[in-house]
Amino acid sequence: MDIKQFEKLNFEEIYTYYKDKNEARKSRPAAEKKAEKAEKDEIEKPYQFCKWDGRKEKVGNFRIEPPGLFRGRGEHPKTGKLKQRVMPEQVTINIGKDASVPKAPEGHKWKAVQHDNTCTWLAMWKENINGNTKYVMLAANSAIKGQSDLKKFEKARELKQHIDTIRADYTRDLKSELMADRQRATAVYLIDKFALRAGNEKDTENEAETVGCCSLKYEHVTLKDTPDEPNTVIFDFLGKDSIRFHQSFQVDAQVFKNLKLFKKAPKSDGDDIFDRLNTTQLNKYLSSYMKGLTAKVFRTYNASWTMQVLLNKLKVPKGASVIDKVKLYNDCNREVAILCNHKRSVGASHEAQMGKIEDKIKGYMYDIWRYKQQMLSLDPKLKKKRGAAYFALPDGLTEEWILEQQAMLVEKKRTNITKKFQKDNEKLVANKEKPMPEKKLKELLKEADDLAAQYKKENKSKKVEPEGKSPSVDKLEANITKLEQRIHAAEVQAADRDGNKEVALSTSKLNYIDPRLSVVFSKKFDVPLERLFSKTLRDKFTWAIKTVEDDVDWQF
DNA sequence: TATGAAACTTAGCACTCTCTAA
DNA sequence: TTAGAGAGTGCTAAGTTTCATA
Repeated sequence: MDIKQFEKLNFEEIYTYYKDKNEARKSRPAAEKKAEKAEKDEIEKPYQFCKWDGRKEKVGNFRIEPPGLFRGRGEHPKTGKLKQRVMPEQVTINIGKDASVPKAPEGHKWKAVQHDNTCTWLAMWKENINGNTKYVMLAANSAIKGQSDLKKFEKARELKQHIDTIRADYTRDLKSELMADRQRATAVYLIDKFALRAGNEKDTENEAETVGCCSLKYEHVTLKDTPDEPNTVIFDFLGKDSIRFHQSFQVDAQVFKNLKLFKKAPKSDGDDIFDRLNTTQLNKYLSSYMKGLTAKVFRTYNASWTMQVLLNKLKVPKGASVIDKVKLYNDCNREVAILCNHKRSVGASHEAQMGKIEDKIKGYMYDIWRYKQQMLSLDPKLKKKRGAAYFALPDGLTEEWILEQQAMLVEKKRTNITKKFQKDNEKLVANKEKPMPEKKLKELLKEADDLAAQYKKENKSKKVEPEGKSPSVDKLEANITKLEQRIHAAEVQAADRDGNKEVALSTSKLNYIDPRLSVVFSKKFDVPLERLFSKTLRDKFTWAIKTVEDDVDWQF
């Protein structure tokens, strides 16, 4: 049957079927899940490692990609196509000459077996969606990946020796008579200043329409020149993974002029800004300064350099806690992530979570206020000693809010008691004992009623009676200090979370910031490295950790 | 000079694990 | 003790760069 209107299809049944199945799987007893995992691990064990130059090395993606529907990112023309199962007959094995070749599954054979030691992959196949080659390679903690990581950062550091010349040259060439040179100079400026990617040509028929520097189109760049915002360029385009790059920058006057020139009629929507430039030409030019210098190196260089500068000018107060120091480090990390435009989607629950923190803070403030009222009950003279302001209702807490809060607390107590009662009863029944009568529940709920009565009394008399066994002003003050610390922590958390909601720190940490900078920070400020790097990252960056052991003052 | 394949790095998201506050 | 959030990891798509070939 031909499907004419996709939106009229009802997938509800399929959806619930799999959702239920998934939930059933999740809610199995822990022991069962554990046993299943152990079994799976046992099966996979032989495939997780290989021998490389005599060393045992971890293999990264040893599982072949399963069949499924291709999603793709953004508006990909091939979304929804069937990604087929890969058969052994499509897989090429790359292995040492003298090594024993792993057996293909029963009744199958490999496409080919080769012994090429000039590349690093162990197995290879071609996927059917885009015809791209997929590889099985070593894990990030392997020696070979570590070496190439080190090489990458050393290459970026090498750029320090040339950057002044390069900048002077492109500043000069911004005015070049030759259009090609002028475009190239402008492009290098953008790559250097705003960390744009190179921007290779793409096949618009078969790929999502995304761009980088060299492939920027007319409509991606808007020029604005007002007294308030002179020489302003607004970039708005989809970059890698169809992530939007939407930023406004004030640029060099000549760059502004050039972009205006490159956008001049008859160019219009869909036309290349840099019609006389492609990534090959650009990289060829860059490599004349330094062997292996390409557009990509600028991103690494600028990210690591920025991090170094930020960390160097960091003011870490004496006696700062580890949490505070990690926050400062993350703030630097965040600036680099913003430079590289590393984003993540804001989770659906973000707003709600922010509200929750706010409520939590208010709750703490209310508790503090109550403790203070109790102090007053114990020692009325305090009001004069500390001033009325100390005991006043804090900003943001209204009488209404308090009533709501009290009602909520009473209700919470009520549900908790009821829940516990039901649970206890279930246990009794399970043990073949007699359950408690409903009357008992009513008795238990009296606690909640008492609380409600207490609030009512307090609200009327505007006085809070001291709680607990032997209350004292000292004890109450200690409680207040604890709560104040909690408020501080929650406020830091809230600010952190909101500033972080659409910035992904992980990509820059994993790929762009020289890990030696983080190790130096950890040593210099006495922050345990595991607070900055997870186990996987520490394994990936062993080479960096070793370097810094010998040179505590290492600089990028 | 253009084109395509090969080889590798970079990227965000979904899922799982782990820790923490209530 | 447990829910729920955050951290961490696995997955694989999507880039860049290099190299071979026409």
